[in-house]
Amino acid sequence: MEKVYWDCPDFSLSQTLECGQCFRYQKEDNNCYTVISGQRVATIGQVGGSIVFYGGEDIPFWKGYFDGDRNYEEIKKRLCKDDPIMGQAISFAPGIRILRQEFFETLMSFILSQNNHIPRIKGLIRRLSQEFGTHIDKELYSFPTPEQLAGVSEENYRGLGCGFRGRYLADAVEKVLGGSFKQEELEKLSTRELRQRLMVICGVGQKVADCILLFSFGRHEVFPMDVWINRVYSHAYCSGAKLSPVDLQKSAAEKFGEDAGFAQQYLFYYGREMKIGKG
DNA sequence: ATCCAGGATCTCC
DNA sequence: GGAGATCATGGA
Repeated sequence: MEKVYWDCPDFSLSQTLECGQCFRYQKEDNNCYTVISGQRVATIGQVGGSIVFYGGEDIPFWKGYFDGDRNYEEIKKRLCKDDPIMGQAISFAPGIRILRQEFFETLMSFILSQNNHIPRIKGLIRRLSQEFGTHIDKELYSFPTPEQLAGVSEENYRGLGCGFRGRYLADAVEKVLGGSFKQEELEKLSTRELRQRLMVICGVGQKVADCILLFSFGRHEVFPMDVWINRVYSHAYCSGAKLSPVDLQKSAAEKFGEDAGFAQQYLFYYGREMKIGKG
């Protein structure tokens, strides 16, 4: 099999994978990652600015997954204008791109994310996939489809370590199988309508819904608010004063507009890695 | 060991 | 309708 090179500007593979938006990647030797999305696996590396696919991958799919057609230089330019803090966050990780992830997997993953650590979330998703997904290659399994999870009980999920989230996962599967969460239909909804639809699922509050909106549906005006963004935002833009969730949303929407989702991810990764506003 | 995690929900007033 | 407790689990 033959290597394929891809020169994609403003793209760091490691920053994009490790900034907290996805969970199905594994760092291999020599700066290479194994990434899974849906039924696909890719072995991907990066040499300088050049992305390397090591053979057999569905390249068009992965270019879409990595949001390859978008001009991030313009986004970053808009965000940095008159905003030195954002400038710092972006220069910390200028190669973040917002992924386009599959809906159901994103839904389940971010239900699992609540009150949980990223390493542990990754472990739970791996176990769920091994238990109920389809074998792809070696130790690699696809994330199970809703059909593969039909009939899996709350207790089954608890047995895999999902804890209180088991009830939420079971409810999500039931509702998706119920038919009111078909991706083609969901795409047509406004961001507000789609958020409300998602929040019908038990265990999906605004933050989880917003992560799905941003990381799966490409609603880049959405600004998911978690503990880190709260810390970073208040530290960076409010001289430490805590805003209420509603006020923070309003403030961020006003400040970042249509680019709020990108801004959020730059700030989130920078703030978390630098432990801004903590301790 | 003990803390805490990319929160949501339930229960009080 | 806002504040506070509760929820399971294991990585750090």
